[in-house]
Amino acid sequence: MLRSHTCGELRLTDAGKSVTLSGWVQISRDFGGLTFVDLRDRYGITQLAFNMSTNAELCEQARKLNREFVVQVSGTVRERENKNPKIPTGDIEIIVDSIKVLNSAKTPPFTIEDETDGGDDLRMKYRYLDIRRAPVRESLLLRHRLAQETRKYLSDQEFIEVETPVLIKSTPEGARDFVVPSRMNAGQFYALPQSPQTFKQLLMVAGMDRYFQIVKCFRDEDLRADRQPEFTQIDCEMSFVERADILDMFEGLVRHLFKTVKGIDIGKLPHMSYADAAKYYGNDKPDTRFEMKFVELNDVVKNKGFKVFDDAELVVGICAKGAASYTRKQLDELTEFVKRPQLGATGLVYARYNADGTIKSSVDKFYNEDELKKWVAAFGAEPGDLMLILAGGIDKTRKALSELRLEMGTQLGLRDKNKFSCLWVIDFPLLEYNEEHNRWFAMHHPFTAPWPEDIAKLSNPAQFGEIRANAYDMVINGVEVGGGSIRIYDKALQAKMFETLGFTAEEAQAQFGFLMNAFEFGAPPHGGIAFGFDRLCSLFGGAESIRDFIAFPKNNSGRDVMIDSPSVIDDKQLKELNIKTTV
RNA sequence: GGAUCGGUAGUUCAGCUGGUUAGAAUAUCGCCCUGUCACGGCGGAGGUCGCGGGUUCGAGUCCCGUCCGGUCCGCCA
Repeated sequence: MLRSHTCGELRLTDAGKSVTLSGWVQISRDFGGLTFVDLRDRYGITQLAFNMSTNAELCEQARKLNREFVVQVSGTVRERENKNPKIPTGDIEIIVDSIKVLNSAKTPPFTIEDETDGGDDLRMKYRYLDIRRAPVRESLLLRHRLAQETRKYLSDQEFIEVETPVLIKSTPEGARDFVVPSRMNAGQFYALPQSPQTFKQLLMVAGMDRYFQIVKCFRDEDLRADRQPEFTQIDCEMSFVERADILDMFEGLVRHLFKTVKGIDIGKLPHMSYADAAKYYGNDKPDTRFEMKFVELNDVVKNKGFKVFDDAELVVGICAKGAASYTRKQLDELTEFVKRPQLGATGLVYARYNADGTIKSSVDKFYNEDELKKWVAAFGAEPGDLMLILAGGIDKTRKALSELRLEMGTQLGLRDKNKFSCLWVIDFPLLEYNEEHNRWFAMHHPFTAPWPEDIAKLSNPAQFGEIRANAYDMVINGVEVGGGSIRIYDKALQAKMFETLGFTAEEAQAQFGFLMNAFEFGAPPHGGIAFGFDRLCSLFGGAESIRDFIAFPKNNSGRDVMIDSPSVIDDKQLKELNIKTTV
């Protein structure tokens, strides 16, 4: 070993020891006759001291060390004259006897410090330098701990980690597939899995009973701060279970993770139906760290001569506690916020319930004090509160108000990243209609079981929208961290499902015959869940973006700016693969 | 596919309704400094204002196009 200790472990009790350390030069502080060098590795920072009057030659050597040089030093641990309480090794320093430069370094393009001066683009290009920074290193360490605790919990619960193939088959449902050409099978392509869904079901048919995998999944869709083209799931499946068993098992997992990694007890998770989530939060992944629930006002506000409300399918609002002091300017900004093209609201009606008990609304022309009192009653508002109301079509209005609610939550400081509010959202619709494609799509995926009492509705297209799925999402702080369902395990029902989704029997057989055939050989009742592991990590780490929890992430355009991929390939390679490009 | 914000020194940014030699901080280099840990002091170097076109006596600034990046909508079973 080129070291006897790491740069993070020496303490006052080690004083007097002869040690050898290796690491990177963080910074040096040169006083002419006295020079300090901070030596850094993964474990911490240790100060090296050089004194011109003790060893002039060595001190001159130390003065030539630049940032990020890799050096090995030997010396003696000594109690510091001036201690630094900010770092764990701050009580000691190393009186160096010898320095060996293991490698020199160019000046890095950004500072290797907690608060770097580098922009995202540059940090990604030099990701290996970025990872030297403590915040990124800590994020990757957090990910490691979560992965280890996940394996520990699931393994203790008799789950077996099984690897499934990465080169699989493209299917028409769901996200766009990444495809891989097959050289040995000219003109044919593998697809990378969007998830190991069918394989884990086949493992249940195979009698594995409890399966999990921390596994890469791939979706060729446009990206966001919390979406990467390749991402990691904690993928799980279990046999001989009902929904309650799955919810228990996996809120147990998340409880274990919070307990062991963050020392937090999240308690028992409440359940909320999809219908309630839509009605009270306008969102299938409600942020329940704060209330501010939707209040529907159709009965209260209609037929008073205000055309906007009278013509609206839905009039719905929220009550922002203590926000009556919002200025006209702030209210105008909120109006602009909901009128953004992405939200598309036509306007925002507000009513201030002032501290003195008076009510001032933006529609006083249509609603007198008595009418506004009814609003106050509907909202349960108290003096000092601000009522914000949107009107229009149901879906669009709920969506816009949901965004407004989150914005108000942020502005009022109700979205503390150190507070965690977890819940299950259950009873999703099985199917949703797609106007563009003119057909029904599975909201979760085509293998999701409907509620038994809703199965009959599969025979009547007029009732397709009413069918409830035996599906569930785990939501934490407004983030969908996981989702799953009880699966169909009957061939006839699965065939019926494909038929409902517009597949001919032949198409269904060609695409998913392997699964339906398997169901003929004794498939057990089963169900499962998959957690978005990257999102879980970012949530635990209190970050918005998942990128710092991935060692080598891709940018918004799906590019890796460090290795510069994707890239064009050689004509010879293309020819071998029987591929011609058109660009 | 669409909306929106940005691109100026190695880096992060400022640069007003167009007007003399494009600034700051930090990093970097040199000199000084024996207890710093955001060390300090003095001095220096560092710019094709993303790219192309246009308007103008004059463009970092205005217009058009384009490329790159961020955020969002669509999309993501």
